[in-house]
Amino acid sequence: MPELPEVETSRRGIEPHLVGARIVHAIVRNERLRWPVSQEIISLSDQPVLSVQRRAKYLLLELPAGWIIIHLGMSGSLRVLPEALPPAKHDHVDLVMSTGKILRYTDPRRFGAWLWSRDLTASNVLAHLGPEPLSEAFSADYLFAKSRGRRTPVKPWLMDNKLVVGVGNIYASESLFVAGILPDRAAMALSYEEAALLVKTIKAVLLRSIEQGGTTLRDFLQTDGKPGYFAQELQVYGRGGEPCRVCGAPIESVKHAQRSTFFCPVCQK
DNA sequence: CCTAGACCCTGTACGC
DNA sequence: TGCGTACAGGGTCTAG
Repeated sequence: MPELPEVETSRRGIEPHLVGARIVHAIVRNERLRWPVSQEIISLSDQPVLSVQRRAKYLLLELPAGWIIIHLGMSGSLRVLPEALPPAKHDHVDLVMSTGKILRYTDPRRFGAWLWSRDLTASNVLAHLGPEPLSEAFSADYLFAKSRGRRTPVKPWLMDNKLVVGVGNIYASESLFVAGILPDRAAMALSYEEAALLVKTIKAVLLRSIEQGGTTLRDFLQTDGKPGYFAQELQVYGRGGEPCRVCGAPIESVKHAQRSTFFCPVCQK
C-alpha cells in the first residue's frame, strides 16, 4: 500500500500527537510481523517522543534511548485515536500516550515492521538505501549516471531502493506516464534529457500526491481516518483497458517481476 | 555485479 | 451460496 506519499502523510498526521507527549507503554497484540516486534518496544515505559521523522518508507520515532522504526508494508496504516477503543482483528500494536490518545497500527497482511534501533546508522534496514527522491541528491546527473549500462526495463529499475527510495508500484507507472517514457525501455536507453525529465516528474508527482494525502486504493487511510485523494488523479495505475485521459487510447498493462505496470502506448515512447 | 523468481500473509474480486 | 484462482500499495532472500 504505502509508498512515499502515504508514509509522509502518516508522518504528518501522527507528529503533532506524539512530539511533546510521552509513550506510557506499548500494547503488542501480535508480535509476528515481517520480523518479530523488537523486545525494546514491547517493554517500553514512560518515554518522551523527541521527533517523528521519515527515511524512505520507514517512519522513525526518536526517543531518548533510541529509535522506533515502523514500516507499513503493503497493508499497514496508523490511526490516532482520541481514547482507547476496543481493538479490531488486525490492530496489532498500540502506543498509549500520556495525553490519553492511542497510536494504533493496523496491518492485515503483516508485511510491516516495528523495530528498535539504538543507533540509526547501524540499522540493517536503513543501510544501503538510495537517495530520497525529493532531495537534491536525486538529480538528473545522478539518475543518468546510474542508468549507464543498465539493461533493466526502466519501470522496475525505478522501484529499486538502492537507486532511489519511496517510488513504488503506483508512482513508478504514474511518473513514467507523465514523463512520456515507456516502462519497457531499458534504463541505458534513456537520453540525458529523458533522465532529467523523469527526475523532475517523479518529484512533482510525489509532491502532488502528498498534497492530496496520498492514494487510497483499499485499506490506506490518513491518520484521522480519511482516505487519500490522489487516487482521483491517477492517470494510468489500475486503469487497464480504460481510455487514456490525454489521447483516449486504451491503457495497457504488462508485468515486471510479478508487479503490474500500466501505460499509454500512444503517449509514452 | 546484475536479474529473475519465490516467498512472507490475509482479504477481496471474479469466474464457474 | 460456495469454491478455486488471481491479485493486491513492499521488501528480502536465493539461484543462476
